[in-house]
This record gives sequence, C-alpha cells and structure tokens, in this order.
Amino acid sequence: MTIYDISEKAGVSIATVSRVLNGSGSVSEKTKKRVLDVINRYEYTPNAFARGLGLNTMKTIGIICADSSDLYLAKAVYHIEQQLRGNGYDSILCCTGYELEAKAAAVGLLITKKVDGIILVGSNFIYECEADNQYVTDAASQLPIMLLNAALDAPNVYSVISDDFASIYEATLKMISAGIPDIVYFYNSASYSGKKKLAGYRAAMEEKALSANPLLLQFYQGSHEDIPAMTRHLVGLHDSGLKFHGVIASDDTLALAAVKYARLMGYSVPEDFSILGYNNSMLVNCCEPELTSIDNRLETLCRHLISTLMGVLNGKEMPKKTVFSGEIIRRGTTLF
Amino acid sequence: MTIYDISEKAGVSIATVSRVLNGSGSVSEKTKKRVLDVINRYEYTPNAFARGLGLNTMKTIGIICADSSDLYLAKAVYHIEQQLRGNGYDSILCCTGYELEAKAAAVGLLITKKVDGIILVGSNFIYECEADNQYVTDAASQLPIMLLNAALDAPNVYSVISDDFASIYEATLKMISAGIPDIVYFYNSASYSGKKKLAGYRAAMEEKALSANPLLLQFYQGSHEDIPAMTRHLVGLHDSGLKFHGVIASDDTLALAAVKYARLMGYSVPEDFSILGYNNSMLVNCCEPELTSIDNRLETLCRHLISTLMGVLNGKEMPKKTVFSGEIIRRGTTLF
DNA sequence: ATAAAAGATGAAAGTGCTTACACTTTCGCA
DNA sequence: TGCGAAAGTGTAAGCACTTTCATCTTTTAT
Repeated sequence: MTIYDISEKAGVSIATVSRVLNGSGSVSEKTKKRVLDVINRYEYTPNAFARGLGLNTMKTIGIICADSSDLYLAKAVYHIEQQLRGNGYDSILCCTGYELEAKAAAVGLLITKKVDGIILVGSNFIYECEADNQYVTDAASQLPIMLLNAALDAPNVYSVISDDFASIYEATLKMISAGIPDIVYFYNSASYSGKKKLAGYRAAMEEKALSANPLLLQFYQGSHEDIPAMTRHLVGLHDSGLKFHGVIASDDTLALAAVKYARLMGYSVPEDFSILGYNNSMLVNCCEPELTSIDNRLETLCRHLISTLMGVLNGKEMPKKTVFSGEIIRRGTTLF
Repeated sequence: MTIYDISEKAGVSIATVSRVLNGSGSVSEKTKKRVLDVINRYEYTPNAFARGLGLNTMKTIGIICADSSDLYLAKAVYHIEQQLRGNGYDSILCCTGYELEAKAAAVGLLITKKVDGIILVGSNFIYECEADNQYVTDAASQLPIMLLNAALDAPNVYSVISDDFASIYEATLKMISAGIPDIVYFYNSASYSGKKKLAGYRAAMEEKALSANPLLLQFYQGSHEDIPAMTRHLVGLHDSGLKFHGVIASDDTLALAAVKYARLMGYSVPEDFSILGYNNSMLVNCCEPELTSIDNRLETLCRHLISTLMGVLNGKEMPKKTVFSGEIIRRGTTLF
C-alpha cells in the first residue's frame, strides 16, 4: 500500500495525499476527509524510508553512553528517551563502554545512520584531553551535539551540566562546620565531573586552612559491582594509619562502602562519622542509616538538554552552556 | 556526495559502486580497488535513507521496556544492545511505563519506523490477560517479535525465559531443609514471572506439607524507590502477629527490605533468619551480610534471544521458546 | 581453435515519498 | 460584475540508492 494506491482510491493526486498526511499546503475540508477515510480504511502508514529520503530526517536522535546499566547513566538515558518521545523523536541507543575510540566510532555510526543530533551522556573518562575532543568538534559540523555533564566550547555543541564544584564545595563547608575532623574525599576517576568535585572539596578545605586528602580508588571504573572491594580498600588505608571521620564520596556507591567501613570500625554514624553520597540514587535507601546524598537534578538537566536540542533543530539560537546547581538531600549519615 | 559522484570520479557506473559497497554481484579486483580508493578519498558514506528505501531495512531493532532505569531492565537493555551491535544492528529504545496501551502504541510506532524486529522486555504486568496479547499477535504478522521473560505461543513470536518456577522451587526446598521455620514469599506483582515464582514456592511448601504464605506488597510497582516503606510493611505485619524466619523474595529490592526488617527485629542472619533475593543485582552487595540471590543468567538469555532473532531474520527455522535455569549465588543471608 | 560457461559491467527501472511550480477555481471587494 | 488574491490541486522533478537484465569480455573445457 503506497501513496499512489491511496491517491487512486481517493481520486486525488499523490501530492494531495501527501499534503493531508503532513498537514502542509492547503487542502479543502471535503477532500481531506475523503483522503483520510481511505487512509483509515486501508490502515495506510507512509513508508518511513521514503519519507526520510524526501525530508532528509527520520526524527531520530542518537544517545551515546558508556553503560546504560549503570545506575546514573540508566536514569539519564531514561529521562532523555522520555523527553525525546514527548517531542516526537525516537532515540537510537549506543552503549560504548568507557573507551574513547568506541565513542568516536559510535558517533560516526550515528552520523551514517542520519540521526538529527547526538547526545553524549558524560561524567566519564572522556573530555579530559583537549586533543581527544576532536571527534566531537568534527561531528558538530554535521549535526548538533549535546553534552550532558560534560562541557566543550565549540560551534554547534551544547552543554548542560550540574554544578558539581559548588555542590561539593558547599557540602564540604557544611561538614567542616559540623565539627567533623579529618574529612576525606573518596573518588574514583578524574572525569570531568570528578575533577570539579575534587576542586570543590579542595577549595573548601583550603578556605578553612585544612589539608585536603583525596582518596583515589584506582581500580574502580564506573562499574558498581565491587562495594566489598571498596570497603576493603578503606580498611587497608585505616590499617596503614590513616584515620578520618568524614567522607565526601564522588558517588553513592563509594559512599555505601564508606558506610560499611564505618560500621566495621565501630564508628557511630552520623555522630562521630559523617558520610555524604552523590547522585541521590536508589542506593541511599540501601544502608543503615540511610544516606545523605547530593541530588544533581538529573531530570531537570535532561529536560533542559532536550528543549535546547529541539530549539537548535528548529533553527533557534540557544544557550551554549547551562549549569544547574544541586542540593543536599539530608538523611541519616550526616548531621546537616 | 552521492553514489553518482563516486561513480563518475572512479570512471564506473553507479551499479558497480553499489556492488563494491555491498559486496554483492561480482567486481574485478582492479576496479574494486579503484572505487574503494575514491570512496576513501572523499570519505563517502551511502545515504542510509536511500539505502533503506532500496533494501527495505535499515538494520534496526526496536526494544520496548517499561522503564530502562529499573535495575533489571536496564541490564537487559544493555545486553540486548550489545548483542545487537555485535550483529550489525542498531536499536531504538522505547520506554513505555507499565501500561499495556503504551506498549501497544510503541509497537505500532516501531512498525511505522520500519524496524526489522521488536523485542519486548517483559517480567512486568503485561501478558496476564490473553485478550491483551492481541497486539503482539497482530504485530507478529508484520515482523518477528521477541519476548524476554514472557511467553506467548503465536506465529512469528519467540520467547526466551528463565525458569523462575524451578529456581524458586529448588530454593524453597533448600531453605526448608536448612530448618528455617515459617518461610514466606514476599512479592509485588502477579506478572508472568511473578506467577511462576509464586507457583514454585507453593509447590515446594506443599510438597513438604507446609502452609504457603505469600505476602503481596500491593503498592510496589516495579520501582525500587521505597525500601523503607517495604520494611515498614513487614514490620506492620509483624506487629499484627505474623512471625516468620525465612523470606523468599521476588527480587533483590524486596529482599533488602527483609534484611532491614530482620535487623530491626534483632534476628541474627542467617542463623535464625534466612533471606533469598532474586536477580543477583548490584543490590546484593549493599547490605550486611551480603545477599544470597538467584541469578537468572540474564546475559545468557539476551545472547540467546538475539541469536534467535538473527536466525529468524535470516529465514532460518528457530526454536519458538527457550527456557534457561537459574542458579543460587550463595552469600551471607542463607545457610545454603 | 572454439563453443560454452563464467565473470564483469552498465543502462534503466524501480523504491515511496516531498515539494516547487503551474494551473484552476473560489472568494472578497470595489 | 469584474479582477486580483488566495485557496485548492496536479504534474513532474527530485531524493540516493538497489537490482534486474542485457551486453560484453574472459576463462575453461574440449
């Protein structure tokens, strides 16, 4: 069943059928109804490929993320997908792992597939080295590139990010004010957001003339399988003489390890040991006491990201970079 | 840059270019190299829409799931996406929520988009009422439908499922043998897999002449936000006189609530209180002691699902239904 | 050496839609 | 009552590929 069949049965030209299909041009009510009747009777739907050929778009956006089964990334993908669908777009998902080359390859693949735009879901190991951003810049010459939780100043690339620096900075100050001694920052990677978090922690500690102590967990690569190993890591540090009573974690998984650690050490939380998570994920409910965590308002970020993208696709001028501040969701592991 | 440009620059016809592009027909080594050189020099990639029009496929599979941010579904989506990519297919993701109508609508949308097949990721509230399966059967007349963790006997629909009945049946028997009294089954929905789990529990209890006690958590709808509420629910039951020392949970989230409950009640786990989770998700590491859980080998299921789909797409005869057995991963919340 | 089979190539006809352009009809207003 | 504008409709030219079929060139077998 093609547009020709419909036009024939309705006694009009294919142009007219196309017009009623797209609501373009002008068609009299009478013929519109006649065509619509035929379309409904035969349950005709236009061929998406042909339409794509003609319009040079299939209303599809590519989403690239390292691992859609990661707690945080999964949420991001979910919200993005919802927003896109609400705007009449579909999404092609590409899970690339954390290798930069794989991301670049995925971008190429999506361009070949003729998507209308690409969303890179960040907060990973990407965007560290300026040179490596080349593939993003290149791609941006063909279609708009949206960066979630990553930033890059280049034509046709738009960033929306959470203000991780400010969130951690504020939180650290609060923990210091609460009188917790020896606050450490427990993190796993020097990702874009990881760097900003670290900087926030450092700034707060320095402001109060305290020595910063960032604890880097080397082996942990964004996967969350290994809370026991993380806990052992902390215990190991403890055994080698490092003592601390406050943990600012770069994500909830690490914070959970800290909770376990505190229990093992016999500290009482939050009285003599405070723990702050990040992401406000479902993990906050998975420990005793429940985890205080920073919510970076992912849904808001995604909503903004998509509305920006829609604007760009409609040829509007849009802000190149938007920053949203997070908030501390207080639960049982902190005094603030 | 089109195929015409390439053909011109290479001094051949477009048919020949098309042949080297697709490896179809036969082309002499010499001209093949010449064409390839031109293609590389100009970084030409064929237009996906035109190709789609000609081939009537764009090598894309639709994935429908209720909520890609759900722990289990996210993993499923991830594995499916990986497998598809490995086979040269892309995936369009549709998150529909748990409403049946939304699923049906998504199926229609994907068909309109001309995907080559649709994967319905199940274990939800779907497939309960025979009548409601109509949309699946209808869709199957147009393209192959793959069901993960759901089953339906109809032409052109293929199911791969985990043997939830057997897993729970075996586990319940083991818990009974371990001497745990008053074993309850803690679950949240009468989904396809939920029903089979319940049946497995019932069968084991009856076999040992024990009275089954399924605890249905009404408000919980597949979201995992509310572990505290689940815990309160158990405490409420306790306060109204219900005592038990073994929990078979229909997923890890519920099991986690049971762990919290056991701690609140002062039971020592696993000596006088046993808890068995389901899915072997990351949550197993999030409690003390760590959770024994049933692994239903999701990756294997997905792998098999995709290889079946690939077979179907290549016109091969494929098994309509495959069942995989799960296994108990023993950790700290059970004696077995 | 030669017929037949196999291999290489191109012309042209799809594939199903959009849309610019031209044409006809209708309408409002002078 | 006529005329210009606006509305309605059709023709035909894309859009960028695949593929059949016919033609020509090699190879192979006899």
